[in-house]
Amino acid sequence: MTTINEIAQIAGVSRSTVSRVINHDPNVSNRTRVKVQAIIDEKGYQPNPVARSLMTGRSRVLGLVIPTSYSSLYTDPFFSMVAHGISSTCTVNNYTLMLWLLEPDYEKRANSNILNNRLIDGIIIASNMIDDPLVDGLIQRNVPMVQIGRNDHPEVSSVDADNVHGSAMAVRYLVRTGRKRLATITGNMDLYSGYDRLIGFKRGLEENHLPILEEHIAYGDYTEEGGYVQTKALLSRTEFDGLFVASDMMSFGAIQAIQEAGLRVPEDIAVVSFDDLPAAARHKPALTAIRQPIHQMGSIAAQTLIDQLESKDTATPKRIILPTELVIRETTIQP
Amino acid sequence: MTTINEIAQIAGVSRSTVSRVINHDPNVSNRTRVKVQAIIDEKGYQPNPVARSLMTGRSRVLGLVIPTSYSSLYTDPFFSMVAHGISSTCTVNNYTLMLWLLEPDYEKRANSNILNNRLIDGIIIASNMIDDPLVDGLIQRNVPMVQIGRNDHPEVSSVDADNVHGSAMAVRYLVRTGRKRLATITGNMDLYSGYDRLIGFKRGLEENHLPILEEHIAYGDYTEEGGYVQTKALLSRTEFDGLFVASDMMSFGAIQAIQEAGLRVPEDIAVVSFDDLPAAARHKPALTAIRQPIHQMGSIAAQTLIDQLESKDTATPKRIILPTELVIRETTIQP
DNA sequence: CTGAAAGCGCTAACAA
DNA sequence: TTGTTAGCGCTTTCAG
Repeated sequence: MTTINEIAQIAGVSRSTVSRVINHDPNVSNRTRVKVQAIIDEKGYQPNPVARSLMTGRSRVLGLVIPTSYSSLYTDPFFSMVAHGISSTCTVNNYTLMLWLLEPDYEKRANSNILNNRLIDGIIIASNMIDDPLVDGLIQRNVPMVQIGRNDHPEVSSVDADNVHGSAMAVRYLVRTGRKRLATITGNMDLYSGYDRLIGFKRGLEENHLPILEEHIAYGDYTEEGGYVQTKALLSRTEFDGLFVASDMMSFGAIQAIQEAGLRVPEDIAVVSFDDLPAAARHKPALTAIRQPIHQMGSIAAQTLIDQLESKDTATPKRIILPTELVIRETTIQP
Repeated sequence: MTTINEIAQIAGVSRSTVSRVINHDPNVSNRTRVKVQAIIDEKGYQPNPVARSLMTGRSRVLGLVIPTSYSSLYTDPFFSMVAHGISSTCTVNNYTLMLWLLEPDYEKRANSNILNNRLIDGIIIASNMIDDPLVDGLIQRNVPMVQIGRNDHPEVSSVDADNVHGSAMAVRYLVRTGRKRLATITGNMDLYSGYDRLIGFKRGLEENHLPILEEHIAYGDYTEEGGYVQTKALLSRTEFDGLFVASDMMSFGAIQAIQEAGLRVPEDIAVVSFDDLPAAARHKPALTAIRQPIHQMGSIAAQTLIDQLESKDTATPKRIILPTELVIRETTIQP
């Protein structure tokens, strides 16, 4: 493998000069720059990032931590979409991405791997778990960090969808279409998103002077199965004509439960869910949903972190909240 | 950040000795080992992987390349499952994972990023594209590599599902249940998996002395949409009572097309598809499918690469073919 | 069993 | 504008 030394030797200049050319230092005469660059190109020389990193203390590597415990990676494309947004931004900015998929089985091991990894310049945490111990560890070690989803640490930047307003918007829509008895299937209560979407649901009810009834709240877990089970439970204990579901995946299960009970969506029970995944449009009936810009959340998180690392930006943490959008689809009845 | 020097100083030994303790060199007396280790533990010292890597030439980082062009990451969980399997194996073996999600837009950029990345010890390519230029580049640079899916390079190890036999098995099952006019929706023809599954389909027909009719072959692209469109095309140009679909995702679209044509699955047309994703069981009707061990393919690929890097293994490339399995599910008719 | 010395490939003062 | 020097934090001969 070619090194900077060989290039220097061939060019008849010192290592430093070659280094300057590589790093676009203006203090190089045009003559030597051209000469050196020609040899670099000819040899296809690429500086060794490891050596460079050892010297500069920076690696142009970003970490990404994704939990597999809550929302399973396989069934819910949320994390794939986030990862994709992050990956694009990394590529464009000449960063690479280091990925950790946390599994409950190996959690301690993975956490210590992450914490002691000195390769990365910064890290994106895609879990919005409340009281995540990993986050505390990273704060303590002063690792530059951006979290996808709200968090309680004032020193950590975050990118989040507007869960509260989005959920309230769902309620408003249901009320507008004439529904008065609204129920909800929540997400996990130890995730900020789950918590905030419930808050938004309640706020929507208040806005419309509707009662908040505990029996109208079923606590789900962001899985299709959970949506199914909790909707069955709701149907058996109460009556309602509008349902707000905290995620599309749960909504698929919820609609199935409603239909199995011999009720029609949306005639008997109108359903609005959070996410608006690509699959929401293809679903029968097509979902009416609160769209959150998942892909964008990824790319903005990455860009925020990169800006922070390159301090194009003040060091004050940012809390970015992206707007959500109500997507109404013509819902046809299943044949 | 603590360095090896500080530990050495505190322990009153040389850097070399501390290094030996860290690396479990037997040539250290028990007395010093214990003394040094105590200080390491107390200080929570972790060797800097960058410096170590510069010296040893190894980083304990594996690369993973996933194409987003063909099978979209969002809709088909195939790649999530593979990534998960790889990630687990990395964690267990104290490796970390560097991820590239290739996008057509940034392909040249990403490819050169990957090729010139000297951080990784080896790489796993999860695209089984025929004639992938990235693979050629990596071979040329002698980067240790394992490919998920078959390839044509004798020097590259691969882990693949038994696409040919699996597909033939699907045909055999359809014939066994009394179907005689079999059609297929293929995957992409520039992917080995798409190609091999078509071969298997044809072989199955031959085995059963059934004719191979060109009008019974519809060329799909591994997307749900493609499955839908191609099945419509099949239905409009020919008659068949059994359908082999090269992936579950396409199968979802295919079944929809069949039902929209007023036909029943499986009474009028029996469907068998390849993959057996988690969603296949939940689908209505539940899919009968050829299961390939996707998660395992990931972990085996990673383990193969790691073994090769640590040369627990001869350097001869391996071609691992994992068996597939027919999963028959009771198919209920849609209400 | 241990330490001294060299060096991995690069960048960054400091001189010249 | 350029070269010299030092050193990032570690491993690895080679003596002792």
